[in-house]
Amino acid sequence: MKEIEMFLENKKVRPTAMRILIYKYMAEKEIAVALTDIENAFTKADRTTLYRTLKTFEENGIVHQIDDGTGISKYALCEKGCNCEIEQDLHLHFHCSNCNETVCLTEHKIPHINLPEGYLAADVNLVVKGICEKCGGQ
Amino acid sequence: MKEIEMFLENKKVRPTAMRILIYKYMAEKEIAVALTDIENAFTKADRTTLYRTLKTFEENGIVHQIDDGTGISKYALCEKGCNCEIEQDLHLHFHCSNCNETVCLTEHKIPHINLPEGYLAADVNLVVKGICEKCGGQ
DNA sequence: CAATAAATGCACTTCCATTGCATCATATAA
DNA sequence: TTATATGATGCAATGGAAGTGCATTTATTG
Repeated sequence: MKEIEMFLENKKVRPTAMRILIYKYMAEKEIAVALTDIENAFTKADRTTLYRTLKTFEENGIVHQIDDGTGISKYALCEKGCNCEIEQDLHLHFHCSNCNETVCLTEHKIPHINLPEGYLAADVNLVVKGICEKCGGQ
Repeated sequence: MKEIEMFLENKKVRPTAMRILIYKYMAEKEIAVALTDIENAFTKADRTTLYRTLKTFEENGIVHQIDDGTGISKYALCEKGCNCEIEQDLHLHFHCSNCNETVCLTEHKIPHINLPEGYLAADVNLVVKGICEKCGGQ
């Protein structure tokens, strides 16, 4: 608990009770979460607070937003080898069409992409859709 | 005109006036279009018709839907080397953050992605964000 | 403790995707 | 050719998610 508090302070984010809880929640989950997920987990809190907490986390490099193709923004902690500020270090995401869960494959970096002459890359998003390990045996 | 008609028939889509016009519109555009774009181009037609036309086209392999990360679905014709049914032939998309246009880079295939044990890929989506050729000189 | 700034909650808006149902057009069978 | 069925189109409405403005509460600092 104290660690989270210190971690948030390091990231220049005031460690309010709500923020600590949300961080804890996301740390316990192995998968990327949507705003709605957090909303369901913290029914007492207001949607806007949760929304703005995620935005604050994102701005301060605590979480990264994931567009997994479902149309719903997901968020995941920037830990375990995720250096999302550095372009070359972008990892890929996997979305399971069975359980509908999205995971960060942090060890799997996006290969270098060649672009046509004149195109300048700033960001790359790679999402693989399929069946995840958990659902594989079905 | 007749060609489009025959093309649609080949794809098992009834070549109505509206559909021919929409196909023509998309063929003339070099970029991926959103439903709203088509709506603005055909103000006489109803949004729903346009929406369902795109869905019909998609189901019959005439267009493919693109998720370029803007949160708005784009569509582009499946021509010029786009075999979107075949997994290995997926091309990548480029979204320009300046002009906000999305293009298919059909010659640029997505490299093979290694996944962890137990994961099964069915589909891959790769979007590069940055500055396009047209906007590069600014 | 007072003053200031930040965080939270509430209400509301907007935008896009999607669906149900009625109506219209077209193709096919009688 | 007409009746019938099937598909296409139009209208209205819904739902979900993102985002914003403002009031209120909470925390920080002097």
